[in-house]
Amino acid sequence: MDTSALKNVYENCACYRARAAARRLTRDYDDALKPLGLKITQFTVLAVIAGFESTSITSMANELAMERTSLVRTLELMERNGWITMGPEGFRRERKMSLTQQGEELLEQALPLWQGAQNQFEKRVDTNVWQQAKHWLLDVAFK
Amino acid sequence: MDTSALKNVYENCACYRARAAARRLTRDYDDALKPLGLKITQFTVLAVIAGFESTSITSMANELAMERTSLVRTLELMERNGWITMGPEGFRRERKMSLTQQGEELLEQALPLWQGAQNQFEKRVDTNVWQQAKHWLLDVAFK
DNA sequence: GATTTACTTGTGTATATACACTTGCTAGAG
DNA sequence: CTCTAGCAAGTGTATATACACAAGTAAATC
Repeated sequence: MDTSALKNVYENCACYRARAAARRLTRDYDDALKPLGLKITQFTVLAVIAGFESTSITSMANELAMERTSLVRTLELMERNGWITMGPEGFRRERKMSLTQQGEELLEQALPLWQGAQNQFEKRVDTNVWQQAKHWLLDVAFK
Repeated sequence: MDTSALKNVYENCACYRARAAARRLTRDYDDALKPLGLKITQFTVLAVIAGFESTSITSMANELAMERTSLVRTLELMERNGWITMGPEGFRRERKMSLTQQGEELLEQALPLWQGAQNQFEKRVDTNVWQQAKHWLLDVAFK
């Protein structure tokens, strides 16, 4: 087996590196939100529903760079928890999502916890590099 | 609800951005490896077992910035598929992993497919920024 | 008006991730 | 020798992700 090729994988694989970083950050942010029984994935969806007019699951999935069916499972879970309501099927089966009262309160409580995790992160990395990396990650996800 | 705070989440959350990028890359790399019935996660583990002397699951998990128990599940799967063997418990229950003949052949076949996905990726992003981001992602994952 | 096309959502299945908890092994303290 | 501390691995459970497939709805085309 060509060990230099293996080293190349370990040192350069963009997917592995991005996954490793995402795993680490997910643990950190999940930990910060734990007092609320909320995970960062769910928090993100909550924030997007609150901040953007959702027209359909598909458009929200595109907004979040998520696979549509993955988002469906998360929405199911959030509806079960009483945080969101999913409207009836409309034009071409489209469904609109909105927060419940409970969901709004949860989001209010979660925002400072998220900010805490974000501050921790920003303290940990170089500011200039992060500003660059931020745009780069967006390109990688969407372009 | 304060919409500027929500916009802040959407535009700046490091965790969300890293996850979105990782999801996208995972889809790309998984797609490239699909002819072999291999996923990028498994490929990475395969390459690490082949390229580094593994002393234990725990040390390999650290090497990969994975949660130990997550790695356990992947190793189980790979053993079931006949790609690796897990040695008996040794010093303090440590187990050493190694590739089977089938695992080595699979890895050989997978390397060019991985390289294809990696080339596609490198064509898609700015080279200089990627060189910087590469180190940054490593820091984020391990530091 | 039937067919096609394009868009939307839902389901079955499999893998990935990780916390909480349990169990096993080794060495050192008493 | 017993107890304890520390390291290693395994299990139960829940969520996250995504492909393959099925099925509903609306508009365009024939």
